[in-house]
Amino acid sequence: MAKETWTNLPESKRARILEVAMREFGARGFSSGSLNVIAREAGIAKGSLFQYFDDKLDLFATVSEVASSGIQESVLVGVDLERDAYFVALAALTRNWLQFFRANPLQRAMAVAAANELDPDARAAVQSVTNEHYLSVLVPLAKRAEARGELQKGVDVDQLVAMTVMLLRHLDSAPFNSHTDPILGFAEKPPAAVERIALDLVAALERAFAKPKRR
Amino acid sequence: MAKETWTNLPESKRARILEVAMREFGARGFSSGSLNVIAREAGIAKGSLFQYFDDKLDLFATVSEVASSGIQESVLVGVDLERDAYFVALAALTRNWLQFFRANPLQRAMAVAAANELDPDARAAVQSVTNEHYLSVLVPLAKRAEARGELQKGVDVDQLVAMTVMLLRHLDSAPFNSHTDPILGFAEKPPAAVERIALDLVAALERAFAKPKRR
Amino acid sequence: MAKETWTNLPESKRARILEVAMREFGARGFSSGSLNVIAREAGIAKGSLFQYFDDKLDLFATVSEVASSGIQESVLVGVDLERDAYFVALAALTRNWLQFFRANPLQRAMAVAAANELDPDARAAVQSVTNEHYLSVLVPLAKRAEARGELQKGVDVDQLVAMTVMLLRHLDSAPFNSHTDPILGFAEKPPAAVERIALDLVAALERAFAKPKRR
Amino acid sequence: MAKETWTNLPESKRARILEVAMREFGARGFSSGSLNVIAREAGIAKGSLFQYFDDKLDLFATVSEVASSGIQESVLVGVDLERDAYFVALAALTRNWLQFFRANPLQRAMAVAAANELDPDARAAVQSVTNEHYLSVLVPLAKRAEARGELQKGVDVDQLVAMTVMLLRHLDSAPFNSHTDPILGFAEKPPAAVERIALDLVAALERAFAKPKRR
DNA sequence: AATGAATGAGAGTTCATTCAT
DNA sequence: GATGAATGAACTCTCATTCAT
Repeated sequence: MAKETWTNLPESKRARILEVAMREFGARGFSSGSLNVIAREAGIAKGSLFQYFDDKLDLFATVSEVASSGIQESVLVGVDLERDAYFVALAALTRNWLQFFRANPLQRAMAVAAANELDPDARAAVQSVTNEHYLSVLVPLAKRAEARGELQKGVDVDQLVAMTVMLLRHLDSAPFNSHTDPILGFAEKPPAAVERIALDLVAALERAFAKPKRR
Repeated sequence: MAKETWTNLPESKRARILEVAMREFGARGFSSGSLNVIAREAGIAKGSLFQYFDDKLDLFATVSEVASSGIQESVLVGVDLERDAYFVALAALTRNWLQFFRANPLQRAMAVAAANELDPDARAAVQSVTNEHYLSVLVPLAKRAEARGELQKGVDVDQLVAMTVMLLRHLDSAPFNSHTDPILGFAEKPPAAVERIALDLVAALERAFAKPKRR
Repeated sequence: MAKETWTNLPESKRARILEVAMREFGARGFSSGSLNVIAREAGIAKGSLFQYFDDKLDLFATVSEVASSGIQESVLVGVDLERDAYFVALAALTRNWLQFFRANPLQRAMAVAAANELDPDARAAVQSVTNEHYLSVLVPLAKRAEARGELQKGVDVDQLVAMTVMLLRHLDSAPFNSHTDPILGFAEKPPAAVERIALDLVAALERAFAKPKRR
Repeated sequence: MAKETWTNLPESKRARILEVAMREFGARGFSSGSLNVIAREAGIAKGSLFQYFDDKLDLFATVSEVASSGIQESVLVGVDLERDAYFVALAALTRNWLQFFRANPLQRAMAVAAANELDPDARAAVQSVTNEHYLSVLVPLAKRAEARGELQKGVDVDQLVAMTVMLLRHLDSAPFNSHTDPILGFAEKPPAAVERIALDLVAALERAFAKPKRR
């Protein structure tokens, strides 16, 4: 819902503001994030933010959307949603996912902050975006897997998706916040090790839900 | 690190302050939670809070610890940590867990808020507490399960614990915040249905990690 | 003192701006009235206002003048300033006055707001206009009445005019703001009742100042 | 609705704040009056105002009430409400009224500002106070006059009160704002002349409403 | 002539914390 | 030990006005 003035802004300025805002909101969340700080660090007047956005929430929503916008396509690189088996695709998604967030720490922090925000208005503005991204890929993928008979009899496809989301969410923050995961110690491990273990966890899901492969 | 004046306080006053603080921090988090509000609703002078606690953070840490202190014993009711098989114990834990949070919404909200707080100081003060509670039970349980040969060969016991924690964390918030779990819809389901599905998820973990039972 | 660019503007645009500005200033007064709002609701650029007017005050003065410009001729309909006796004319004026403001709420609100504005600059810009309108009619009318011997001996013709103005001013706002007149309750009465009472008040002035009629 | 902290304040401080606030609100009205200015000129911290009052409106209402509180008794000095005839009492009231406002310019400005404020919230907080002061004296006075047969047959006692109020309101501002009354020129006349004319106007009301005295 | 982005001062309000009583 | 008044920085947001295009 950003104003027209926002879209009219030169690309470079927009990028600068977005980066600063993403850093601020990513570090301190919506409620505690400061427009003063954002304006100062972006080198613009305090009032200018209100030329571009209706209010703080509007800025937050915009930033949040931008932050999550690139994720989906990056994550789907090398994945054939039509043909790949669920857990093959999921392994690829997981690798991409980890790599994307490693390469884009600002987006990552912002996504996590948005997901954890307590303010109801902020969350309302953001949750749909976030959830859609997760689900628009996983749900069809899982349905197709079920239709193709990849899953064990009697398992609930929703439960598979739910646990997959749980896992991916964990991979958002665990490698970057040591407190989130004190067991596997993702935050202290090199990327390669994290990836290996993440794929182990995918494999665990596979054992839980996929039909055992013939041999 | 609450001051001595705090421990000297009459039990009833302490309880009142704790309840109010839990409600405030649970609803708005550490950064946005207001000491003004807490003092007002607890019926004490604003300055008194600083007689009992060094600062806001100190109060938050204290509240957080209290909030999580009762959980452990409640959750272990009917569980024989020495004898029960891991997934038998986990099923019981899960039931208790759901029931405890249903019965103690204040503790639940506080635990979730503490876990999601972005402020680094606040988190540092709180994470150890929270994580210890999870792990002090699950880790020994899992180790014993491994020692008794309950687990599949080659699986990592840490990964089992990690996924268990993930699941339990999800059960903290999913039944109370509809946005957390848009797939299974815990927030809209009656407790019995939630419990049934939660146990399904435990069963999924079991298929992933436990040695298949003979038949 | 509107700029030339203002007078060059197409009639329709001018009318639109004036209407919007009248509504805004009428509702919130000069100081609190917002140019932002006016520009937005008139569908013109904020900067354009400053092409037409020197500053906020200039716009306010212009609007105020326009708002009061139509009043005089409307109010004089059916009145023969040369021939009618003062109180006959005043009764007609009063009826017209009430009717005009009923039919032109924007002008009415603007006139009241202008009359009550506290900002000294705003008032300086506006008072002459407003007062002229009242006086240019009443003063000659009263003088002629005196000359024709309609008034009681010893009464001051200025005092008659002053009280007449007081009365007409009251009729500006009393029928529209319930707080202005808590006694007669004009705001809650139908127009016909208001008019009847207003004419009673004119009659009271007549008893106070006019020579008693023979019978 | 001022907070308890306000009433606990030392008299001198309260007086200082009230005076400053009265001057500010009297000069610029509620909406345009600035809490910054008030705090600065009263020599207190901005935040302190909010220790004493809920919000700006609360301060305004308090100031407004204080400003009008002394008026009534001052105005009634030397008036015997039970015994004096209406217009005898009114003449005395009028003299007192003029004198009070001459001696208390702050109260006067505040009363006028409160009466003319456009902001509906501000007005709601203030109007009852203001109107009560006018009416609690005049209405019983007029009723008694009617009961005693002082008034002409057929005149409406409410109309008498309404015109009296109109007159007194005029005397609030006319002697102090030259624009309010361009005819009689109160603002430029010495107090004695103003009083004389004001009493003439009271006499006009008397001719309009009172039963002619025998001779 | 028209635009609308940019500005920075200032608005009301909340806050955690201090400290004299 | 308890109080609560005092503080001043920080908050989000609005404003009239400027000026390059």
